[in-house]
Amino acid sequence: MDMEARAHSEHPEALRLWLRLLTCTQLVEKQVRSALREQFDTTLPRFDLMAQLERAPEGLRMNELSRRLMVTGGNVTGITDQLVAEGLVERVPVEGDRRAFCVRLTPSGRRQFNEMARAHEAWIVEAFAALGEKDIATLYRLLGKVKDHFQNPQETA
Amino acid sequence: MDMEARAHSEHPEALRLWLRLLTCTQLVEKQVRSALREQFDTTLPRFDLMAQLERAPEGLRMNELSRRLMVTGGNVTGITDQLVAEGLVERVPVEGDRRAFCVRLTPSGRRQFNEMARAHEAWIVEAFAALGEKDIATLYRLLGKVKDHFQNPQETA
DNA sequence: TATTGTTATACTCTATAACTATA
DNA sequence: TATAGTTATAGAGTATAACAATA
Repeated sequence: MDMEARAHSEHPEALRLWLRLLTCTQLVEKQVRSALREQFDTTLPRFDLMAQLERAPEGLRMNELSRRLMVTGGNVTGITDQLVAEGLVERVPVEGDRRAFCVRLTPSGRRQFNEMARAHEAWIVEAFAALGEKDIATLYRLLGKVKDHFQNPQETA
Repeated sequence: MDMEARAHSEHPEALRLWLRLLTCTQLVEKQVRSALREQFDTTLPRFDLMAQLERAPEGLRMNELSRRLMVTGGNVTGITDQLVAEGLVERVPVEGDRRAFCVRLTPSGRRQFNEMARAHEAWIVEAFAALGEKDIATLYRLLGKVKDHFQNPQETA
C-alpha cells in the first residue's frame, strides 16, 4: 500500500498520475539516498553538486550552481563548504570579478565522483529494469512535455 | 537549465529518464508545497496524512499511517499531534487493544480537507495540462511498471 | 518477548533576510 | 544602486533509539 490511495476526485486521471509519479520518485530517491549514505557516506545534494561540476571541468559559479540545483544561494555555500573541507572541490577566483568564485572538482573529488557515478548508474538501471527501451523513450518524451509546460506555460496550454 | 545536465553515462537512457522524472516531480512538488503554505497555511505531509484519513472514514491506526505515508512512526506522532491540537483529527481508542489508536478526521477536519483537495486538484490538472488523455493514461501505465517492479523485483526483472 | 505508540535527540536540507565586498 | 557570495536564523522533515504500556 502507498499514497496512491489518496485520489478521490471527479477528474481523477491527472490526480492519480501525480500520486503515482510521486510514489515512483520517492521509491527511487529513498533508495538512492540510503545507498549513497551506506556506501559512500554522502548525501544526494552533495552528489548532485559534484555531478554538476563533473560536467563543467572549468568550474561553475555559485549562482549558476544555485540555479541548476534549484536551491537558494545560502545552501550552495553550505554544501560547498563541506566539500571544500573534505578536499573534493575548490573555490577558484574569477578573473575580472573579485566578488565571484568558480567551484570545481579537485582531482580527488573527480576520482571519488566517478566511483559514485558508476554505482549510481547501476542503481538507476535496476530501478527501471521493468521498462523496455521503447518504454523509456516514451516516458522521457511525455515527461518532457510536462517539464516544458512548466517552463513555458503559455506555449503548451 | 536544471539538473538534467547531469547525465554522462555510456548507458544514459535510464539515467536521463531518472533525472527528468526527478525534475518534473520537484517542479510540481515545490509548487504544491508553496501553494499549501500560502493558501492554507499547511504542509504537504499534513495534507497527505489528512488525505489518507479522508479515504478511511473509520480511521487508521498509527502504524498503518506510517506504512502508507512511508515515514517512521515518530513522525506520524508529531504530525498527528499538530492536527489534534487544531481539532482537525482525533485519536479514538481501539476496542480489544489498549495500546492502539485509530486516527480519524473530525467533521471540521473533513470540511477543511475538502476545501484543500479542491484547490489541490486544480493545481495538479494545471501541472499536467500539456498532456492529452492518452498521454496521461500511457504515463500512468508505464509508471505502474516501475512501481510494481519495486514491490516485486523478481516478477518483472 | 514482541508490539504499539511516544519521547528525545540529532542531522540534513531548505528558505529568508541581513550583511560584506565588490561592481 | 546592483550583484556575488556569505552568514545567521528558523523551521520542516526525517531517522534512530530508548522508553512505557500492553499483548
